[in-house]
Amino acid sequence: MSLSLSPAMLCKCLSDETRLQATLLVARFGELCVCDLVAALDAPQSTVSRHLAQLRSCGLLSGRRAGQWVHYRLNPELPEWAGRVIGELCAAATLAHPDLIRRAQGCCPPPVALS
Amino acid sequence: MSLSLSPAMLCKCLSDETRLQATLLVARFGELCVCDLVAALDAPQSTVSRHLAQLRSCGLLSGRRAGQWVHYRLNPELPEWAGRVIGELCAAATLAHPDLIRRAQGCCPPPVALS
DNA sequence: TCCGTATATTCGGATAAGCGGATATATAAA
DNA sequence: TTTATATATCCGCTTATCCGAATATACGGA
Repeated sequence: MSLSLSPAMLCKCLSDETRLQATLLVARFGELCVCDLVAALDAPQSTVSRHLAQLRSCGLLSGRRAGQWVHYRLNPELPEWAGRVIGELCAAATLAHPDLIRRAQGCCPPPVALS
Repeated sequence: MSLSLSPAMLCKCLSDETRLQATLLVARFGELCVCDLVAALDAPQSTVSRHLAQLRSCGLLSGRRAGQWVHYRLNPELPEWAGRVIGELCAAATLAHPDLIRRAQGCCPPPVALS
C-alpha cells in the first residue's frame, strides 16, 4: 500500500510556518525528537506535537519511539516527487531563516547504536 | 523589487485543489483566459476569479487583458525554486487528474499575433 | 449610447484551521 | 510504587478560509 499523499495535501502540510520549519529541521538533521523541535521552533509543546501528529498522519513524517523520546524523520516511503518538492522548499526556506538551523541542538541522547 | 514569495505562501496558494488545478492548466497551456478555466475546472465564475486574484496577488500568476478577456500565465518573475516546485507538483497532479487537461479548450480567440 | 459578454468584487454565512492551557499517557528511574 | 520527564490528546476559543449568488466594472459591437 503506497501512501496516498496528494500534491494539494502536501502543500497544505507545508503551508503552515511551524510545520514547514519542523519539516525543514527534520530533513536537515535526519532525525529529531519533539523536545529538539520545541526548542528550535520556540513554540509550546502542545502546538509542536499537534503539528507533528498532522505531518505524520499525512505520511510526511514517521515517528519512532526510543525510550521516553519520539524521534521524527522524513517518511522513507515518501514518493519521489514529494521528496523533491520538500527539498526545494526546504532549501528556499533555509535561506529565509538561516538562524533556524542553529537553534536545533540535541536535548536528548543521540540515537546512536540503535539497531 | 523582487517578488517576496515565501515557501509557505507558495504552498498555501497550491494547497487548494481549485488553485492547484488552475495553476497546472496555466502552466501546461502557457496562457489561458478565465472562461477557459471556468470550463475546465467546472466551477462558478466568481470562485475561479477569486482564486485567480489570489494567485496573482501572491505573484504566482500574472494577468494580461486582451479585449474582453484576461489571459493568465505563470508570472515570469517567479523565483527559480518556485518554478521547480510548481513543475514537480503539476507533474504529480497531472498524473492524478489525467482528464483535466482534456477539458481545457479555447473559448476565446487564441492570443496570436498580439505584440 | 445601449446591450451583451467577460471578468472582478462584495457580502453573509458555513466550515476549517490554528492556538495553547490543561490533562492524559508512556517510559524510566528512584 | 512514586516521581519526573517526554509526548499526545482534549477542549473551548479565535481567526482564517472557502463558497457562490448578487452586483459592479470593463470592453466591444451595434
